Amino acid sequence: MVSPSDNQEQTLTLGLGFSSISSAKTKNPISGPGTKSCDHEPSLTLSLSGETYQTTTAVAAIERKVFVDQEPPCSVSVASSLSNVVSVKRERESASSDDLELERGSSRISDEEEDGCGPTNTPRKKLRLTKDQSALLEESFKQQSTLNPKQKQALADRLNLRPRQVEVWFQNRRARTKLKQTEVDCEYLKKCCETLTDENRRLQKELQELKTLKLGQPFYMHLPAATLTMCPSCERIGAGVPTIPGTPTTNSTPASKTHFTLGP
DNA sequence: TGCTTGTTTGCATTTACATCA
DNA sequence: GATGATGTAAATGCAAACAAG
Repeated sequence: MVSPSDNQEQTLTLGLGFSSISSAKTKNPISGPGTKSCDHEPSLTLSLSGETYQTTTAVAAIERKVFVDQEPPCSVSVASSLSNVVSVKRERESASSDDLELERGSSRISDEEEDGCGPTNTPRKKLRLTKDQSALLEESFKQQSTLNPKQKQALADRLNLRPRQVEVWFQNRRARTKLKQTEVDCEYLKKCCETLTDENRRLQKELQELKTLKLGQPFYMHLPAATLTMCPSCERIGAGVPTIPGTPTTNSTPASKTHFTLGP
């Protein structure tokens, strides 16, 4: 297995940190092993993708294809090169249950491969789902954003599609949902940012005004006389207090030198 | 019991095609 | 009709979870 640090991929992830995002990601108890339980935080990902190649993955992909192709004339060479793998797979196939059949149906294979020969002969043609198909898929997605193999197969039968197509549609649909949610969250954060910026600006302005005011007048000058108490130690409010409010003197530092307390 | 290996599945990213202005 | 933008089906690679040896 090649770790991400081994290849040239460099990924910069800006996480939004919204735990509520991707709420559609629910662990399906029926789907069994392979279902991830981790919650993917929403993130804006900027990635600089280098070339990555993973031998084990490639072999695994071939294995999957061989596993799925039942008697494919065009996969014989691959199968012969992986005879050990195939024999194991065949063993499992021979003892296959309904579930295994469904799993095979939901395995990752391209349309071309599923139809028989590999992608070398026919370039992939993009299928356009009909309105009815899309509607039914949407309806299913509303009920459940993930499908177990049986549900997938059932839906595929209803739609006259391959299970793989249903699987891909659900994957893309989940991606679209997440993208939309991210956009919504982004807008929300923008608004929050604007609000906080305005608030910050307002407070800065207020602070500046207060500072100006403080320089012009001692603080206690703005307070009612009843709220002031003479400091018992110095017995005065402060030294160098200007007689005329609003006319500061250089040596007037009432706030720092004056000992007074605010009354009740 | 911990480790290794293989399998399955979801997600992120990319590609390729269809449609529309 | 050519073209760029957009939407989306499909491909690819990776990681996580799990089971079995």
